[in-house]
Amino acid sequence: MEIASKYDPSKTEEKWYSYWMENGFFKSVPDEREPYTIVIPPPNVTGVLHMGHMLNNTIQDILVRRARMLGKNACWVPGTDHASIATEAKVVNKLREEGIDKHSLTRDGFLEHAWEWTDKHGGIILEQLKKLGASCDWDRTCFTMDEVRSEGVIKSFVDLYKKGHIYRGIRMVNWDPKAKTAVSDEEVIYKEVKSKLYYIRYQVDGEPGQYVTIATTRPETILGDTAVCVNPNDDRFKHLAGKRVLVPLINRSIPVIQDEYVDMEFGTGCLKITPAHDINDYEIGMRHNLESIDILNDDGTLSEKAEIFIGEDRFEVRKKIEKSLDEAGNLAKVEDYTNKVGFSERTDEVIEPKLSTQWFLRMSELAKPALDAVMNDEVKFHPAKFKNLYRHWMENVKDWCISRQLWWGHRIPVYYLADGTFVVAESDAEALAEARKASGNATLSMNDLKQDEDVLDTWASSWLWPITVFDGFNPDKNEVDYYYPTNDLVTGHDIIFFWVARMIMAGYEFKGTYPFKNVYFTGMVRDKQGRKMSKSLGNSPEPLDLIKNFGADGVRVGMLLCSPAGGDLRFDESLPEQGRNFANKMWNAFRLVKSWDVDNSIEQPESAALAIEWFGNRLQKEMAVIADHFDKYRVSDALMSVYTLFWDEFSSWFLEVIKPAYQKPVDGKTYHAAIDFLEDLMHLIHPFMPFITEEVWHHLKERKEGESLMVSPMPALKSFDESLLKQFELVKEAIVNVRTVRKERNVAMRDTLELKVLKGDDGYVERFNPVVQKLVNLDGITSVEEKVEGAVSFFVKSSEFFVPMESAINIEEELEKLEKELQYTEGFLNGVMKKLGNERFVAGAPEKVVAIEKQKQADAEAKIAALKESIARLK
RNA sequence: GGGCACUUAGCUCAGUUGGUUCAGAGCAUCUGGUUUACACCCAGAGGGUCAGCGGUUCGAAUCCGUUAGUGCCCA
Repeated sequence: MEIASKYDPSKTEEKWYSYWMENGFFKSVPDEREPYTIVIPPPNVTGVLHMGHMLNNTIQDILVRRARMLGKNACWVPGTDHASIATEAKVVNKLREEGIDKHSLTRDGFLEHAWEWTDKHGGIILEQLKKLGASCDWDRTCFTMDEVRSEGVIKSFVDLYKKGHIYRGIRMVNWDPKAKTAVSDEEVIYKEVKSKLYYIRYQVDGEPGQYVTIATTRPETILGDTAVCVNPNDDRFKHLAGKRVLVPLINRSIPVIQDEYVDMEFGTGCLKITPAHDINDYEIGMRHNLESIDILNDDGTLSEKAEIFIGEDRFEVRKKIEKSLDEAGNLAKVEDYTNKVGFSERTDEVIEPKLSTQWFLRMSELAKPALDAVMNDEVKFHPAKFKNLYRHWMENVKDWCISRQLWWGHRIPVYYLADGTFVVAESDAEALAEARKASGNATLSMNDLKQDEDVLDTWASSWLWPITVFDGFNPDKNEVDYYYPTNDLVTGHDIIFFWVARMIMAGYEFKGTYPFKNVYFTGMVRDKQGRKMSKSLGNSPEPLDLIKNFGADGVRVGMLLCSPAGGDLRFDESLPEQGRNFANKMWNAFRLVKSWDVDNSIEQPESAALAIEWFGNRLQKEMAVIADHFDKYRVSDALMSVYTLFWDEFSSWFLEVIKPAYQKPVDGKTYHAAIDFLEDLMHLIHPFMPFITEEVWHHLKERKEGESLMVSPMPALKSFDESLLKQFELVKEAIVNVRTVRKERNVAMRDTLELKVLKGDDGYVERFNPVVQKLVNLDGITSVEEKVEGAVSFFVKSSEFFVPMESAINIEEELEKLEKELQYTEGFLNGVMKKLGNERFVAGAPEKVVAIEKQKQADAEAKIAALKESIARLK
């Protein structure tokens, strides 16, 4: 068989993915097996794959593939999210480029364009996930705006409304004038910007020549002022109590009020109050019964209420009003100033605090069970440090503004009657019936009802995702009862509030239990310098290029190598490169074994039998370690385990022992053992590197059509002999020492050596002599009763090994080596004795720990004696 | 300003709940190496006051206090 010396992923990945698909291995239908379920964090339908997705989906695929191989009915549900604001913004831009203004279209007309866009761009990202090897049940692909998911959203809205959790209210919202919608607090990003602080003089009403000066960063908002406020404790302004002042330029008379909110130290100590455009002013306004004058239109231009500059953009007005104020003599001074300004996460537009009528979801009751669930680990967070953050947010949770002034999304199922009253219903027909009942007017028709124009926040569909992907709002509960609650959720910690917390709330509210048992938070993928990867910085590698260069397996390994749970990870191309190298290592180990001629008639060398015995145990031990890592969601540790198991233990130790001499055949027993071990290893590595393991697995033995590693069971955990493993470590130590002797003495590997051992209490395992002999090319190993002259020596524990040398031994060097070791061992013994001499240690420490110390003492004493003797002899 | 994390080798990080193998891994560096599986490799080596200080304990990277720096969240 011709097998290339370098593994080429491009030749296998496509092939196996198609094979898996054709055989339906990703599919899941409810059966009698235990389910294992993951729902994908749905990526934005029109988005493209980025490094965060790569990490996230690699981890999910590892968990799903492992569960599948452990015999569970594994179901990974893929899908996409309609992303209201982002998608609508993209469609609006596209239309604009075509010369079409969104507002010239009807709602239905616009939605047609939006669906067209979605159909065209939607799902690209899912196709990209296939390249990564994602084993999703693609037949289950969901979209947050498809029929089933939409139904769930509407039903949940009506349900929550009927339970009294949803209300309509006037609130100060974060207004995005570009998207013309309200965004949540979490979607506002505060950035430090250089701006100016304007000092503006207001004339005291009826007292020409008398002024008060306020400081503001937003001079255009003075047109909406309804008061000036001072601290009641501020002596400087006591004389203003009860007076009124005139808003510059428009000369509106407003009161001077007193409130302790005002910081006497800041600015002039005198604050303008604009309740419609500042959240703090709004609260003061509420306390003092002030009027709110909203001077802004939805698009950020000034409204008629502003009286001047009507229809001009807020930032234009800022420039113009500075000039006007100056000319009118109201501008005292302007200072440079740095402050934090909120920007929309979606459109990067400066957010305007704005009074607006919105739909809200009351959170306090929903939050209670969701908070408890996480605090008592009914839902487990990995890493647990996110519990604190979660608790803090949940204990201070604010009502959720669920309406968005957009068209792309789930239209709010609220229907208004002519008199302004409204009904809430799942469909037009039900709404009409409700309306007739409520109004007592049986002649009402749909024409008399007007459905709310707004849509729901995208998260109002995402939070139902673990339920709606299984059609959980419908009477047929077959699917949802089987798969829900799901097992694991893998997501970025940046959406712990947007999504994770809300899914948990929805789970308890609509299903009476948690939506997932475990949440694995991934970190953010950053570049080498620790910067967030972003399009504008151009510091993100193209994921598909990485796959092309290093193979999907290599990239998967690379993602995991730098990704402890929850910690940010610094990505660098050396990581997938390391993954690729590992794939190549596997390939060559397999190639080596496969290249041997097998001769069933020759006897198995003892060294090989011993190596097989050892590695069998070694494998079992590591399998237990790996299982433990997975139990604790230490996925990158699990990878490191298989990595060293394969590379160091299997390739560097096991294969080197059993390797037949050049151009000699291998015996059948050893060959089959090696093949079986390789097969076990392929199972263990498969979840991490599905493609190469499948390829190798098919080469190992004759496989039938339709067989696959991905659906064959993981090897079962068996007990192992720990003492044997310890013994082998001592054997390795002896081997390493002989290798060092060879190197230091420049003895080539082809020249055989002799090894003599003066056996101590520990350190020499005679049984494994054939292994030592094989690996360091010895004539033989013999036990001796006394020290050997003319030899280089070393210790393993208290056993002393001698390598006789034909050339003269450098006494000075040997002495130096021995003295050094003696010094170290004496220091070591000293420490041990200190402990043992301490009565409180002997009395207080567990018996086991004391016994260990005593053993250390005995070992060290024996070794010191031997060392001293050797030194004396050399001298 | 309030809260929460974090600080371990040149770099990225483990360190599983105070006790053999506790000071580790991978990468990087350095020294050797054409022993036919792999140079995408092999055999070795160096490198750390576990941020500083103080405490608890027989025993601390691990627990407590404090200082400094970094990051995140909230205002």
